[in-house]
Amino acid sequence: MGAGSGEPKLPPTAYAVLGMLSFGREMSGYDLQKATESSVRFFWSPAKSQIYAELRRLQEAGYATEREVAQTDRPDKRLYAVTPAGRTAVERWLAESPVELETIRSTFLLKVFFAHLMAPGVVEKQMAEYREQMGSLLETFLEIERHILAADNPTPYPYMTLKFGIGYARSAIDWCDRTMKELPTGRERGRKKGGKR
Amino acid sequence: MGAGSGEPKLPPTAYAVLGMLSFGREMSGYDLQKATESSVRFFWSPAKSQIYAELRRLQEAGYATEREVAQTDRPDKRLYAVTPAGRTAVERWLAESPVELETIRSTFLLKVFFAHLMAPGVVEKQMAEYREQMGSLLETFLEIERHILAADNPTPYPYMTLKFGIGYARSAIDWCDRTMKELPTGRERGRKKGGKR
DNA sequence: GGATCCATGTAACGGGTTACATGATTCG
DNA sequence: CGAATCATGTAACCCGTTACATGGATCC
Repeated sequence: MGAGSGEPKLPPTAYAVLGMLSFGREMSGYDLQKATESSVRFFWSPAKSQIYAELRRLQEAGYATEREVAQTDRPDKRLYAVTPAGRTAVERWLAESPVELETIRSTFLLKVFFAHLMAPGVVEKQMAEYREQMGSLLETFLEIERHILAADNPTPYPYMTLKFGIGYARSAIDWCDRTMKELPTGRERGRKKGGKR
Repeated sequence: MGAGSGEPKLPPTAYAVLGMLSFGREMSGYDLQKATESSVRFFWSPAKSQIYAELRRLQEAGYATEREVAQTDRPDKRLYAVTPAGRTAVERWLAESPVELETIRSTFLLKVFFAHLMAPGVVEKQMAEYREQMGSLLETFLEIERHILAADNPTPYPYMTLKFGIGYARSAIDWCDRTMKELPTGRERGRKKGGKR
């Protein structure tokens, strides 16, 4: 039954899945994929294949039950639910895993860092694109916020993470706007500083 | 000589290393480790073993030259330098790789999302810890900024990424402060809303 | 009736992590 | 004179990604 070797050490994604199951609904891999995409995706975003892998492991560890459901007009599916042991495991992880600042992993910032190797105008263009993407991310967040505020059950903790996202997007957009002003435009490139024609 | 099969597709870390070499200095794996730790670490942070692996690959691809240097009082080392082909490769990557918003990958936010499963007081404690860590990160950033502003050669693009980091840290700290006010403290837990003692 | 989307998964690869290994130098 | 740190790297593992596979329902 998978027990017997102490608590297995699991990757964060396993706890993300377990946490999702801990809201009480029985869910399939597909459900979990959708659920993460529409909620924690901004700060945690496993591939679906990873979700399936974690589900299998959680079941083997005794942290989740698996139940096969036959369907006629669709592929059969497996529904998972958290067990008491699984519940304990998430709680332990939540309580005991250390708080630490992880790296942002932004290839965009990496590119800005090396932007002296770019042809004139390219950083500007890419930053504009980045700004736009951040803009629609912010829109999405604000839309979700409206739904949350309109709903009866506020789910405060998820809402907190949303507000983090809103703050993040706003600060990134501010940064873009301020930075783009500083960037030398094509015309001014190569002029000596202070030489106002 | 590693050429001949078109441009190989390389992971971002390869370009991070190549970009570092493109500042012109000959560097060892150790040097690169130190250099990334003290600059791009906030948004890109390869393990040193990964750096060594990428260096080998860059050399095989003809993007970097390798030169073994014997040392008496220390282990021998290999110094790498970017080749013209390597220079072209970074430039292509910088120009052509798409701009996209990657996920933040924050286990801390993941934990906040599931905080309803935590015992009373635990989120508060962890958020305080997070805030503190963000605080010292901001300190570090501001310290670096002072150095940059005092220096003669401003390296504008790296400075821009630093300012992104400063904005990020500030917004995260703001979020902590605002959120911690909203969090029910131990005493108030379980009270009906609106009951002002 | 062809294309796209919904819904379910599996398989293989590799980037990146953790752990290991070594020896000089400096510090208490 | 033992411990910690500097400085160099190697080896193995596994998480997570990309690509593949299947078939009904729905849209144009």
